Amino acid sequence: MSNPCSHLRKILKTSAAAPTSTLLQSAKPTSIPISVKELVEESNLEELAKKFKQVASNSSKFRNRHNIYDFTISRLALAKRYNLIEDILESHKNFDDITREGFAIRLISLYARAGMFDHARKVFDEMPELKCPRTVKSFNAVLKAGVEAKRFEDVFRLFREGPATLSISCDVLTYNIVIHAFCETGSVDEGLMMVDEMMEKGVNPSVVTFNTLLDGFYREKGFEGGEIIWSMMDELNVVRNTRSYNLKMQGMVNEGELRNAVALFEVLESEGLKPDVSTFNVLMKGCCDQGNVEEAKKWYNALLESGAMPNSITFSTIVPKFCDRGDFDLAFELCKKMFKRQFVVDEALLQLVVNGLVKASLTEEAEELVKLGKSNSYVQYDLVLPSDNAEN
DNA sequence: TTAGGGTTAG
Repeated sequence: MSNPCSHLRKILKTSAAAPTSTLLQSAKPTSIPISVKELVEESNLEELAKKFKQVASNSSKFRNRHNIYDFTISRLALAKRYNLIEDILESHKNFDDITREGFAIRLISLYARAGMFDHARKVFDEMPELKCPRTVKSFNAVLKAGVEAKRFEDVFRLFREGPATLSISCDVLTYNIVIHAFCETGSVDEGLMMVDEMMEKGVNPSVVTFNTLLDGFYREKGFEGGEIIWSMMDELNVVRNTRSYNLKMQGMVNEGELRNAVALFEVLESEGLKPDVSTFNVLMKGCCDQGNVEEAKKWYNALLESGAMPNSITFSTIVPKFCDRGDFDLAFELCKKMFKRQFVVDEALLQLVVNGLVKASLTEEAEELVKLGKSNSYVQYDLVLPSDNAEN
């Protein structure tokens, strides 16, 4: 899942560095200018929505800034304040921007991010009356919204009925989204059948098509099942990317074949592909599953050396092992990286690190984590510093 | 990356 708050630092940095980014220049002499920083730091969500609408209505430049929209809508969705999301996004139908399909797609995607499929669908349905051209792009956006909301029946119905009714031709993205929906529902064979259908219609499957199927087949049909898709990629001359390799390595690790996964890692590199954070996550998970934490640490170091940034999967894989072994300094460094990137992680795991740091007499580090947890503007972690009494 | 805006992960 994409992390909506990874943009936060950038948002704040930008607004701090550029005071001229004040977005609401006093339209009325009494109104107070509002900056992006102010929106990010507003803790009252009602106030946030009110200010957000105000800025949006006064600045078309603001309306084109994705990161603050992603951040705010995710934040309101996390707090389940769907009425405020509706309030903000519905107001956007009044701007001239709505005649651009890209803008409507943006609204659909934001509703999707909040899990509000019916609202996303309504934007799509209203596009003609909003004088907004509707093409396969917005059709794909609404299908994707359905997948995100797990409204699979709606997705399949829309896919079957939409193109004829709306005079839309499906493209490779449409098929990829629908194949993803089949895989999500466990119907991987039906997903594979879509490849025939798309080719009959003259749409070439892409590496994304096959990666989606690789994931579904390795998961639903075991390693041998996934291999059917892997071979098809050769037959159809689809060039594999790092993600294809990661999925196969995951398939191997799932079968307990870590050695094969390591061998495939070497093939990946020999093919000139660059391993990414997921590549290392798979290998670390394989090592941890086998109880070989030393080896997992080697892959963790390889990840850092590669220049890739650890993510929340890295964190949940390796931090429990660091804690088991008393490697609290390593755990501490990884926690800090999570805060820096604004990844949402398991609070209990963070607390485990805090406790461990205190026991290892790394009190300053423990205090730093507690402080970081409380000052986080997106998710606050209620971390507790174990008291000295508890130690004695 | 200060505009664009639609696809695949544990």
